[in-house]
Amino acid sequence: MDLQESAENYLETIFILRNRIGAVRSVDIVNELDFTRPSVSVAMKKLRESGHINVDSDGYITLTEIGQKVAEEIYERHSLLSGFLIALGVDKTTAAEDACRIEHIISKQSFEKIQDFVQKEFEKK
Amino acid sequence: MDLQESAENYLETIFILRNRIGAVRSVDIVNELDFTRPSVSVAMKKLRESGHINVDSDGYITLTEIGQKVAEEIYERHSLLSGFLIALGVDKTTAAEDACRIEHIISKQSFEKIQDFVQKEFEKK
DNA sequence: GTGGTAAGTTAGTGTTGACTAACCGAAGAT
DNA sequence: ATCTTCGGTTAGTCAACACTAACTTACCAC
Repeated sequence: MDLQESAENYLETIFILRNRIGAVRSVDIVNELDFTRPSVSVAMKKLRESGHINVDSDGYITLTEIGQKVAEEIYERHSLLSGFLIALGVDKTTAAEDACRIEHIISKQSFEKIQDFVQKEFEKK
Repeated sequence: MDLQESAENYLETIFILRNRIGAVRSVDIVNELDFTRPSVSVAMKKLRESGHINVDSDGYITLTEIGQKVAEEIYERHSLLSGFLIALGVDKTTAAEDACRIEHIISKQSFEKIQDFVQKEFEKK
């Protein structure tokens, strides 16, 4: 069973926030994604129950091993896709937005082919 | 108000089917998309009410001017995106599937930049 | 005309994933 | 000590979009 698109997105956001600000609470995700506290709260409950995150008694969120793996995978896709779009001349904001949507729906195969392509382009230069 | 992703998809399918088989009925869309008759029926009702299609007394579906415009736009995106992916080495089926998802969510800007890129690549050869 | 099949419709259901309203506990400020 | 604010939770709602069940109509065969 594949992970839901929204779940992937939450995990990625937790990953990004941890790298940016260190410790991550629900409210940080609320601010980052512009969702409401209840929405994030419910989502965190599901991620807890599915074993993707741990939440300590102070509300601090950490990724489990599985959660970390998913988050990194999505983040890698995000970086590659937005980098690719930026290289084509798309502005940073739009590239990030588009990458954020595409990263969840693109097939492994297409992702890898884009990866190959980007690598080749870099080597060329 | 932007058109729903599913609506875009239905319009594109009608466009494709008309080019392939001439006249299009609900059941043709059912077969093409592997949805159920009720699902398509309800979707067609909405597209009728929103002025994107006309349905004659025999159940034959045609695109209105607006519907045609949307359908062509999406189809153009689809062609470009799947062509691009295929050029990168993605197999036809996967490329079509991915294009079908990406075409609805990508920004105008990114689409245009990919278009520029593809054009440049063609010129090169 | 009775029966079968094809095509469309209506009504109701389930899932995903957001929302608001309202409540609770902890921590600071006065 | 009370009051506010912050962060989190629960419960209920809503929209999109598919589904099944069941009805209708028309047409074809015999």
